[in-house]
Amino acid sequence: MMLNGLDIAKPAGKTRVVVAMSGGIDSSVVAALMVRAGYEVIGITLQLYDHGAASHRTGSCCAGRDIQDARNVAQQLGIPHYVLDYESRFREDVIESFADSYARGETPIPCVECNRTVKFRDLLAFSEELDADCLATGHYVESRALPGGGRGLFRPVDLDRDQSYFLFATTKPQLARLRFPLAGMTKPETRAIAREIGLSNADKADSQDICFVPSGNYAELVRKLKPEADRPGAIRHLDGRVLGQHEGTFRYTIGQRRGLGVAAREPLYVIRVDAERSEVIVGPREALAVREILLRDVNWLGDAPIPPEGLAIQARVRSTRAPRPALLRQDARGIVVEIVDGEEGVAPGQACVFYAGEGAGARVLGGGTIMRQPETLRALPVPAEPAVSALP
RNA sequence: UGGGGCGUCGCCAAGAGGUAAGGCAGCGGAUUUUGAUUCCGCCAUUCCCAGGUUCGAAUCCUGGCGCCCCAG
Repeated sequence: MMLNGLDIAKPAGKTRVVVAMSGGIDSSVVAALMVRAGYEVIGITLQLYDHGAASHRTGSCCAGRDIQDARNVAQQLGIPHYVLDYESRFREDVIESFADSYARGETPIPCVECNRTVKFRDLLAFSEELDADCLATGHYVESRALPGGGRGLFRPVDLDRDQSYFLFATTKPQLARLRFPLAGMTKPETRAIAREIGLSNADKADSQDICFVPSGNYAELVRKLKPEADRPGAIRHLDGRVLGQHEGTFRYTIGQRRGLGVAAREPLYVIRVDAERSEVIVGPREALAVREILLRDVNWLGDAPIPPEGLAIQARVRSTRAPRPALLRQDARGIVVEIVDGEEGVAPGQACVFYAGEGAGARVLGGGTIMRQPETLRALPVPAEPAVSALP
């Protein structure tokens, strides 16, 4: 039996594809492409939160306006479209864990959590209940069948749009049921298709910021959800001096420079966030350098296990920078990544994603969450006990 | 109430007769599909105050005020 364009052994017309439609251009084009290729397409939009008046804001996804956009596109394409109310599970799995993470002094990535729970666990399961053969999304990432069976995850053609960083936690079983039709497209091409088809949202702006914090003021949300984390404390220099006060450690992340309100001879950056002591530790940029990163919740997507001697990989600790040479290994502490030339602004709660090779088509080998372990994160020595006694 | 020093943007700090550098902080914007980073722009008609000398002073003079240090 020949495989169709989605690597499924059925004729296109007999293949049922659920498309996760956010209301944005990318997923709309995916739906359009699926229809054009002759698949039986069902559009589903998740209602994840409700901002009421705020939902008109361009650039946010999944709120009222976006749901309407998705509905319009589905209608235009002549496909059935359903809106699922996932507000409560989104609140539980994404928003609350987001606030918890900040309250612990970490810096979460809600998009990773959203993908791994609401989208690729819940929506995927629902798609299967609909007897869909796969769930297609508008992510810029590639999934390919592997020679040895199963599917692998790879960086897409458009490296500027590469979303693999946010998808490292996707499991192999999930990958088997997921499809990413935009893997080979650039954003301009996607937009061109949207215009060509005349999609109603073709000129919509790209989404950015945290979707459920339309104001951009995430700290206010954390403060509401975790009032106990809303306590002031010292802004302390690495050398022990108290330089100022902060209004809650959750307002800071490692590597942050602006917003400290502390004047010094040189710019100061947040080196560490200590939620227990309610302290923000700052220091010079050099102190931001990190070589070893300890991970938890690692999702491994490679074929063979990590060899005992370690594995040379490319690793990235943020979505907006190219992966860098690193060594991945497992030791008594767990999974450790050693960035050959070091990295800056490595914050617990953020992700470290592994790649084999460089550039478009590089395979995603998995990744993990950066652990809260200052000992291994610090590159420069710090006084064991800050010189508090010397202070008045 | 003897001697010495100092008082320039929120902080640090150039300037020393020719019409207020810079850094930090702050604000605004660009970039960014998480948080950050980075980048760009803005930010003292005025130099503790009051007089005076000069074509012209933050820079010189006088008198205040306020700090700091050393002595007492």
